[in-house]
Amino acid sequence: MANEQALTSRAEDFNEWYNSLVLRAEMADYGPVRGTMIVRPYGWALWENVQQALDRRFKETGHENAGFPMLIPMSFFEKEASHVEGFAPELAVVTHGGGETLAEPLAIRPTSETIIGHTYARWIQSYRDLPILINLWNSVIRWEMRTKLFLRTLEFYWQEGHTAHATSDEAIEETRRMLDVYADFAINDAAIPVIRGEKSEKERFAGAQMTLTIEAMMGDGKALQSGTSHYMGQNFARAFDIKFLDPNNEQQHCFTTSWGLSTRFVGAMIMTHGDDKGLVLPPKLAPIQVVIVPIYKGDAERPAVVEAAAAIKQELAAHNLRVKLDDRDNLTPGFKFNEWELKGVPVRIEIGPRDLQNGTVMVGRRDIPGREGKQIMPRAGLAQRIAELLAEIQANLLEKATRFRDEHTTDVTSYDQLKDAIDTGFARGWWAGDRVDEERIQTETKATVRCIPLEQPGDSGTCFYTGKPATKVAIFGRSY
RNA sequence: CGGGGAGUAGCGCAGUCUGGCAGCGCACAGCGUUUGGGACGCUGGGGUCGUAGGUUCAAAUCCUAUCUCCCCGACCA
Repeated sequence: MANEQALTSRAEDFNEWYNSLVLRAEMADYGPVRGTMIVRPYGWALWENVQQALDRRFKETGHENAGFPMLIPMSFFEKEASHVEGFAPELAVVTHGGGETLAEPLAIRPTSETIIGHTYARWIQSYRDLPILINLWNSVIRWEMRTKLFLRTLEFYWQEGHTAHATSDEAIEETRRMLDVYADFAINDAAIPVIRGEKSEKERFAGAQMTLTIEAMMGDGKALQSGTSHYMGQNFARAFDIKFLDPNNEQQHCFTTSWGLSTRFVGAMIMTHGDDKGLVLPPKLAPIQVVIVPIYKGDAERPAVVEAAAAIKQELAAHNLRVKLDDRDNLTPGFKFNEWELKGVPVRIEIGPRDLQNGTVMVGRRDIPGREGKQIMPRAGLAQRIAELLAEIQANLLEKATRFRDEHTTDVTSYDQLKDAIDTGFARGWWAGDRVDEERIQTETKATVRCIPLEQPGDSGTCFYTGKPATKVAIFGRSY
């Protein structure tokens, strides 16, 4: 095997591993403008499966999709003080249209809270109009300094949900519900064991009163915020005058929420499950779940083998499996094995003359790379067995990722312990610090409060940093 | 946006210091032999050397500007 064809190992250089993998697995490519990304068909197919899995859940929880303009009057951003402060530096602005200088510059949406606020104010009069539960599938632009394919690009694709409610309880409930939707999706479909938690004041969304997050650990021990759900209180309702008449005929401001999950999540899947041979995609979301590689010597053997392979493809497809038959004749089987492993296809079926005779196939599983993951299966009842194997792989990925995260999470009772812990993963400890303490820790260690987990021990302890009595445990880590 | 590195065929690179025919490996095309873990032989195609200026008889090579990528820092889904 030529070294040139092997990926840089994760241990050697995780960054280099990620960058070259994204390109070589044909997930994405660079656009001509700094920081922009072209999502290639294979990457987009994965994103489409993410979209479907989420969209189904959004509909089940009563939401509708809509489309809102990408261009937003600049003045909208000045209406909510902390929002403008948060987003002004990273706005892309259109100053010309139709060859003329525009009277008012137009921002390209970095997120749609403002235009949603403007619109909801017009749509809502009565408590009978509430709640409004809308989701947008779109892309947004944020002029980031430092970019990385999928994780942080100037333009990224996502969904943003925007809801308005009559009461704060209802809005908070919605914020939690959608966080749970994300967590359910991440854990059960993407096999990423996320921690549900609340962001500290410092990490909170610009304009939010509460930001909830699903936080995941990547294969290098760093944290990735993989989805967020914000409770805005009445901040945006006041800024945009979103009011309704309550049953007592009194004007009230709405309570709003927003929640989003982006193509960053594709990066999360790559960095959670990927290994030194390439991508390892969770079966439930993999664009191709099963690839069939026919094996034959010469033109004499080929027709029978390919015919059998095609029959297997039909059989699996009939069981709603996403199957690809790799019948390219100019490549050796070994090359194809490596290529489909690079691309993270969960299951590979090899079929050759020997199998034809024996009524069997050779089945390889991506979560156990190389020959160790291979087993012989009978042709009879193959679809059922493959479906079971996919489920087993799905479960195994979650189990492996969970074990990895837990093994790389350290309970700390002192600042020194935290400094050690964050070199390899998360530090978890009692926390009673404030924003200033957090900033100091960040400056000294590059670690931040990833979240205050929603699930807490319940008792109390002593803050590892300030020594004060603490009622909450926080997760610290370096992050993407 | 500051500091560092890089840009030469689709990919990986040599050539740049010391200016003088644009090369190598892989990939690609044709033919033949191959095919159960990255096949081999022969023949062949492919380049405004990131881009734009400048210096020079002559620029991949020297000078200036600019764009993109990577790493480190300040900002973030």
